Amino acid sequence: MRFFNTYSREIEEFEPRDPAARLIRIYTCGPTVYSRAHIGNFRAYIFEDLLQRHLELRGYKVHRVMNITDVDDKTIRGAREAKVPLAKFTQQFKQAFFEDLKTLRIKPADEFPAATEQRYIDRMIDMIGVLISRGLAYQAEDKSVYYRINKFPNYGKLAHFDLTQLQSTGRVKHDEYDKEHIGDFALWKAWDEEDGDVRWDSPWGPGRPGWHIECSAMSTALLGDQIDIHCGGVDNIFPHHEAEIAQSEGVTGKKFVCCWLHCAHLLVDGQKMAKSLDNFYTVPDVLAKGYTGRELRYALMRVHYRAPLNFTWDGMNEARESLARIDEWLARLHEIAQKENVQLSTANAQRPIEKSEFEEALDDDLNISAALGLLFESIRETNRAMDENKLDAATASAWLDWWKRINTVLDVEAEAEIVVPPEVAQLARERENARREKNWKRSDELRERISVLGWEVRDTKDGQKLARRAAK
RNA sequence: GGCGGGGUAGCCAAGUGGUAAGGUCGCGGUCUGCAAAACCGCUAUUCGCGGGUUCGAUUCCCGCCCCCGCCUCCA
Repeated sequence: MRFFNTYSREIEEFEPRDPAARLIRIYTCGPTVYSRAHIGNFRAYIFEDLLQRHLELRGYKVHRVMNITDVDDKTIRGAREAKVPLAKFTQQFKQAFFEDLKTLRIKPADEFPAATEQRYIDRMIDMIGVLISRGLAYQAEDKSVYYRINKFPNYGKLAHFDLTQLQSTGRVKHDEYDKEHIGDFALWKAWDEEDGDVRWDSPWGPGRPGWHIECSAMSTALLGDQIDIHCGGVDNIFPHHEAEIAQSEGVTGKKFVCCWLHCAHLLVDGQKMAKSLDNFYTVPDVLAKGYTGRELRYALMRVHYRAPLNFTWDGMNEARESLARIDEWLARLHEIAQKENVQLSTANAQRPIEKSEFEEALDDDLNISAALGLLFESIRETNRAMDENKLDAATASAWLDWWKRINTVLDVEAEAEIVVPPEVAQLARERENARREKNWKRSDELRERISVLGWEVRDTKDGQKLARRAAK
């Protein structure tokens, strides 16, 4: 298995730290719950889901942690503006986040630690204390505690940044006069009036943790000093992940992460989808357009994680049509598999793959496009065999088993068959009668009425078949 | 300016030192009363541009152009 490690900027052979246990520890940066996450955020989570599921398919056990940032500038501002306590303000977005995960069929992490949990606050304070004692951090005049990046030689190595070249983009206000170096980042932010009652006591006075330290505290608390894989979006490389390395290694003295994986952005009209650009869609926005969670899942998953993905409604339609092709294929296979059929001649060429090309494609830095290509090639091959009546029940079952296996990774199968509404069933019965009388005009009329109700009727040699069709 | 990612058919997108998977869309055909689904066929003499290496490059090297992102709290 090979992954592109951001740290080395190379494709590397992946080896778990603990090969015997076949356990892989993964830390993934989660949402800041100040508003509903947008689908660009979920692209990252779907990439991580794909990663986890593939590792599991390959027989590894995955222990994955995803943090929830429920205290920072934005959440505090949001709570203040809404005039509700911070915890109440963030609760609604936590809940929305979990709903969206479910809609997109993203496997929940094993743990979702929140930054405001006392045990993590305590741990953050402990870590900051160690960093200060080692000269890696200092309290400035503004009472905040900062990381002294010049004392950590590897700082900048992940992002490949030369610290002397750092430029301010003006995006964030600096209290430059208080810091020794413009690149020093806050570990502990001293309380000020804007924070209201959001405050914790610390040896450095009241305040709240900086953003980066929470991930160091949670990852080491839940996964140990060293973890196998750490993921996030490319925008997290600097400064967030750089800071995490400095903090975690500054405390433990051990190499923090073996493999860093970062996914590219979701774009809209060629630009990064972002709250600040106001060009984002949420999961409910997409559902409101008539698409399903699995369609969005597929649309966000089908492009390699390191390539930018432009979100379009054409892309959503393509996802829909591709899934419909899979659905049709599965329905045909099920039908044949259930027949107690006599031996049909199934040529060897149509035998299901013991071959594991699908998994092997994913082994190669999660090459999902190649994997899906293999799936669709298999679909065409088996459809052809079925058209020629050359696929027997045993072979169909074997193909279904194969699908079942790869679908543990994809998880894009349609929801269980939806019951045909009585209204539609009634129209279908009428149409059947009309067809018996060869009353084509009436038959077509009924087909149209059924279509308006969101169902498609097909005439096969075994009679009418009804399939649910999403509106185009 | 520094550091990354990307540039392959209308759109999306794999890939290899030997002449381009797959999806979607469109067109033609088989099937059908007509459709739908499925299948068959067609759709990039060409892989951002210009050089170089090579018998041969989209793939390796050099230079350049374009798009997107990061450069101190954005997945």
